[in-house]
Amino acid sequence: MPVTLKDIAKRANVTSATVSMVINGKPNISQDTRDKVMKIAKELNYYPNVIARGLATKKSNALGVIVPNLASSYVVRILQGIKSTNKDIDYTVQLFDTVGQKETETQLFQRLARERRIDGAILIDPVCSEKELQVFKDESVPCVIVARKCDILDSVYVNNRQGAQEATDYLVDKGHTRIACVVCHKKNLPMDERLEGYITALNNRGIEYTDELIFDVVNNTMAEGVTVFNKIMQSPAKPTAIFVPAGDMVAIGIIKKAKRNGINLPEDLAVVGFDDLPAAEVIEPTLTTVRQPKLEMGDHAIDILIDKIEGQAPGINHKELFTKFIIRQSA
Amino acid sequence: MPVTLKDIAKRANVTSATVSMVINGKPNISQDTRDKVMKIAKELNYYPNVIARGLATKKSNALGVIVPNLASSYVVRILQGIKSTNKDIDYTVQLFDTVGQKETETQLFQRLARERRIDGAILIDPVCSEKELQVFKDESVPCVIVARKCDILDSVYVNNRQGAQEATDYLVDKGHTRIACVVCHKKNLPMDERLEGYITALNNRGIEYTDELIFDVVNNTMAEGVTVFNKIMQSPAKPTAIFVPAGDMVAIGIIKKAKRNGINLPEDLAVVGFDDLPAAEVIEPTLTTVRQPKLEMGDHAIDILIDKIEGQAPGINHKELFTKFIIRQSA
DNA sequence: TTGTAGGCGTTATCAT
DNA sequence: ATGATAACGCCTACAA
Repeated sequence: MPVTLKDIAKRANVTSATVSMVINGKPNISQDTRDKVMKIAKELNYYPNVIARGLATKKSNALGVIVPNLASSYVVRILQGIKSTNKDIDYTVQLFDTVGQKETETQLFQRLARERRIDGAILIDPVCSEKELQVFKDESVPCVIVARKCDILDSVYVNNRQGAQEATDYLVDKGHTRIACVVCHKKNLPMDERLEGYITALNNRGIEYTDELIFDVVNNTMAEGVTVFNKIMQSPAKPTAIFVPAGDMVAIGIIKKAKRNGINLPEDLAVVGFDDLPAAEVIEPTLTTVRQPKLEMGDHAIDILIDKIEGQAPGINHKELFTKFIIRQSA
Repeated sequence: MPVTLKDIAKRANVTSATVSMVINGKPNISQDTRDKVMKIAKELNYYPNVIARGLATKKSNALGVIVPNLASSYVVRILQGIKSTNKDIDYTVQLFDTVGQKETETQLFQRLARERRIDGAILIDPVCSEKELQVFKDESVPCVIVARKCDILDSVYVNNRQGAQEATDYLVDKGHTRIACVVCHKKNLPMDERLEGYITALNNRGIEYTDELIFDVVNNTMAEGVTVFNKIMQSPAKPTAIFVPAGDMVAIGIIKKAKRNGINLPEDLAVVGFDDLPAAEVIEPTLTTVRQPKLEMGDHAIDILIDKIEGQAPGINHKELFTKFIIRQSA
C-alpha cells in the first residue's frame, strides 16, 4: 500500500490538511510541525499521488505532444527540442502519433481536448483543417502548432520562402542558370512557399522560369531521388544544378544516382537539399542544404505553451524562425 | 465547463452511477436507459475525465517509457516499435529521458514507481544497477528492461555474441585473417559480449587473437571513426578488414577516411558495422552491418508489459532476440 | 497555526 | 434495473 497524506498525518498527530500544506510549501505553518511532517514524509518515502492531486487541482501537469510519424528524423528532432527545454519545467510529456492508429487525427484531438488528461498540447505538423483544431479553443486547452502556420492557435514555423530563395541565390551566384527544382506535394508540406522562393530568386536575377525544370516526387526517400534523377536528365532543359525542396533524402538519392552515372559533383552537377538531416553529412559529397531549425522549433513551442498554461501570453502568438543555409560539398 | 456524468444523469433522470455503468458497458441496464443515456452523452459530447477515473480505479492507463537519449536513432527506433504495437492497446505513453535532466535516473525511477502516474514502465538501456531497479518490484509497478539483461525484472535483449560471431565468420570466409575490431566501452553497451563473439569466431577458425588488433573509441560518431582509422593504419598488424562493434557511425567515419586516403573498399579493406542505422544505406559503399532488431524489441517489451499489467505473465520473463547480418557493399 | 468539511469526477458496493 | 452512498487521495475554504 502506497503511503498517503493520512499515513503521515496520523504519525505526526496533525490532519492531512496540514500535511498537504507542508508538502506544498504553503505559508503559515509553524517550523516545528513543518520539520516533523517533512521528516516523517522522508522516512515513509512519501510521494504524492499525482492522479489524486490532478483531480483536486484540475491540473494534470502533463502535456501532449502529437506527432505525425516517429519515423521522421525531422519530427524526432523537434521532439528533442521540446524535451530538452522541458527539463527545467515540471510537466510530463505524453506522446501520441497519428499514423497507423485506430483513431483519426480529428478523433484524437477531440478526445485529448476533452478528457482532461493534459494541460496543453503541441501539435507537430498536423494535417487537418483549422476547423478541426477549433476544439482546443472551445475546451480552452492551450495548444501550439509546430511547422505550420495557424490563424486560430499559437504557432511556430519557419520562413520557407526565404530559405528556398537563399539556396537558389547561391546556385545562381555559382553561375548556374538552368536550375531544376524537385518538389513534393505531400500533405501540407509548405512546398508552395519554397517554390515561390525559388521563383522569386530566379526573377530577381533575370533568369526565366520554366516549368520544364520543375519535377515532382511523392515521398522524401532515396528511391524517389533515384527515379526523379532519370527524369531530370532526360529533360530537354539539361539543368546544371538541382535544388531539392522535397527534402534531403531525395537529394541524396539524386547524388547517388548521379555518381553511378559517372557525373562529377559538384563540378558537372550541383545539388542542394532541404532539412539538414543527419544523413546529409554522411553522403559523399556531403550535402549542401537548407537547415530547418528543428530544435529551436521545439524550444519555442514549449516555451509558448507553458506561458499559455500558466496564464501569461494572452492572444494568439506566432513565432517565425529562419532557415540556415549550410554549405557543404555538393554545391 | 466540461460535461460530467452528473450532467448526463440530470438530463436522463437517472443517477450518475447508472450513467457510469452505461458508459462502461456494464450489464444489467435496460436497453431503454442505455439508449437514452448514450444519446445524451453523444449530444453533449461527453468524454470521461480520465484523471477522476484513474483515482477511482487506481489505474492510470498510462505507461512510462524511459529513454537514455532521444538523439540516438537506435533508441527512437525502439520507441517506434513500442508505439506502433501499442496502437491496438489503450495506454497512453509518457516519455521520460534521463540525460540532461535535473533528476538522476535513480531519482526518476523512485518517483515514477511511487507517484502512481503510470501503470507500468519500459526502461530502454538503463545505466543504473539492478539494486536501483528494485523500487519497481517493491512498489509492484510492472517494468520491462530493454536492450539489457536483468535478473530481477522482465527484460528484452539481443544476443550480441552471436551477432558478432556471425560478422567475424563472414569476414574470415572472405579470406581475411587480420581483422581489426573497434569497440566502445561506454556505459553499459554489451561490448564484452560482442568482443567475445569476435574472439570465438577467430578461435573456431584457427586464427590467433591479438589485442594489437583491438581499438577503442569513446563514442559512436563519425569523427571517432576518422580518428581511430589513423590508429588502425599505423598498427604493425596491418589489418585487411575492420569489424566495428562500436557502431555504424564509427564504421562510416572509417569508410570516409579510408576513401579519402585512396583505399578501395571493399577490395583493399572490408568494413562491417553494428546496429544498421539509416545512415548505413547512405554511405558509399553501403555498409555491411549487424542489424539489431530494434522495432521487435519495442514490440516484445510492450507485449510483455501489458501482459504483466493485466495480470498475465507471472514470474520474470526474458526474451532474447537475434541480430541479422545485412550484407551490403562494404564487405 | 491548525482542524473541519466539502468537493474534484468517477467507480463500486450495497440496497431496493 | 436503478438509486444511495461511500470511497479514491488530495486540495482549499473557512472556522476555530
